[in-house]
Amino acid sequence: MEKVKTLRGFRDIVGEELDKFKLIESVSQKHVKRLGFTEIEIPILEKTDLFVRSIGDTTDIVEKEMFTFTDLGGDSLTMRPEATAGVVRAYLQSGLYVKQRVSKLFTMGPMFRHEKPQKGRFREFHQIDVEVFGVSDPLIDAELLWMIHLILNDLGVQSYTMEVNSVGCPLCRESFRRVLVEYFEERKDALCDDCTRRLDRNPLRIFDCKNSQCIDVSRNSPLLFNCLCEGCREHLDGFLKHIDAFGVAVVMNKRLVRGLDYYTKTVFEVTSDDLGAQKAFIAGGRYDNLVEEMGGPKTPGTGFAIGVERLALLTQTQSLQKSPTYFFAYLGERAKEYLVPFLRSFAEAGFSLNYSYDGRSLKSQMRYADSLNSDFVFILGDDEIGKDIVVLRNMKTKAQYELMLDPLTLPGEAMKLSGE
RNA sequence: GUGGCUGUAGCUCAAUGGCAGAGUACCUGACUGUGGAUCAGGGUGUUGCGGGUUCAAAUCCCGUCAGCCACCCCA
Repeated sequence: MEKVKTLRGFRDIVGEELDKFKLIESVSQKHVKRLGFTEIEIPILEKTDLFVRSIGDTTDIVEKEMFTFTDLGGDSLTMRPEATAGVVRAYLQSGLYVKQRVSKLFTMGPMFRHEKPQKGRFREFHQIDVEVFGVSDPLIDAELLWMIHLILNDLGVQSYTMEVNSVGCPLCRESFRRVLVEYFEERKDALCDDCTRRLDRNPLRIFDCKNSQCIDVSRNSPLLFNCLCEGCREHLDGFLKHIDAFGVAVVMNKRLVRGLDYYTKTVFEVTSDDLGAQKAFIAGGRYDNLVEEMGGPKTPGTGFAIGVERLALLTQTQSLQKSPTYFFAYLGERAKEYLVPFLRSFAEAGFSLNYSYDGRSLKSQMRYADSLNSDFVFILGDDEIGKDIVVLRNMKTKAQYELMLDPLTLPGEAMKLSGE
């Protein structure tokens, strides 16, 4: 019989790796909540139309990477490929835009994209998503970067670069697009096949190409940075000024663009060279027209997403200070009778007590206790029972103590000894 | 989606057509009831899966699944 395995790009997350995920989530949660964000959970499954409208129908995500299927009622449904669309939907549906002038929301959970898996890239992956509605001041954009800085610091992540840019508003972007297309049309022969295609669909993305010839061509191309309208220009200046005040180091990358259609003005990307090809592990930006496009009132928005799997690759597991752990080694049936009383008493005291189920030789039980990194081992056999005592061994110092064989008082007695 | 590499013991890997092996981990003993060290012993396996070629396949061929690397794209 063939074993059932996880789907391609899907996996189980277990043990230490899961601990790391939880650490990343709790550290992020701590900082985000401190800065006044409210946690929200939104459905994993939504109507396909939600993502098509928000992400853009010509983006790769929508065109070929969504897990989309028809449900029993005939509706087209999609497993969320990102969180922003759903958060905007929830914001509008719950009427938050009426109740509060500014909404700061965050959510964490799995996202799904039908891509070819690689390191740091899965079909089911996790994001921590942060969104702000109702603030047009670039101060909030800077604040978001500062928050990222705090989270990464707290996690001990050192080697990363924050790149920032502005992609302008639809107005300056459209006029720039014409200038750019004109420039590349004249040099079309030097571009790779992908870029020739991009020229029609999304010329800004030519900046992303890794082909050396294309890099040469785009090196001298006009930049949106120089074509920003007055409003976008002001916003960018303000953003950079506030970044400076927060003391966060960023790099201006005038060629930084984003793959989702909804971004306006501020965009940013946090990258690390330790990640290989998938080097961006946090990215985001402003989307001042999305809420309106989704049928709500004109409301500015800005936010970012953390790729948890990628951040986990950069996070060292920190050795947390643990309370001592105990192990109960028993020899023979009479000693085993004490196992359950020990367990109950130690659980009551909030202590960790491990034991072996098969009660083999003392040597193998000791070995097992050692492999579990137990700090103390109780040893109980007929000899001790006869004397109404139990032996407690300190595994680090090898000191042994004889304690009264009374499960109720033992946690307290053991704690006194472990304090020494 | 495109191109390339890989898949053998829990883990890291060897075996290029001829008895599936090593290191490590694990178990047992030396040590009657005391962990990490040492010594001795133990292989725990559907060679990813399915077919084909062959007297004989981990090895060659086809297919398939999965992983890795790069591209595309993205967190």
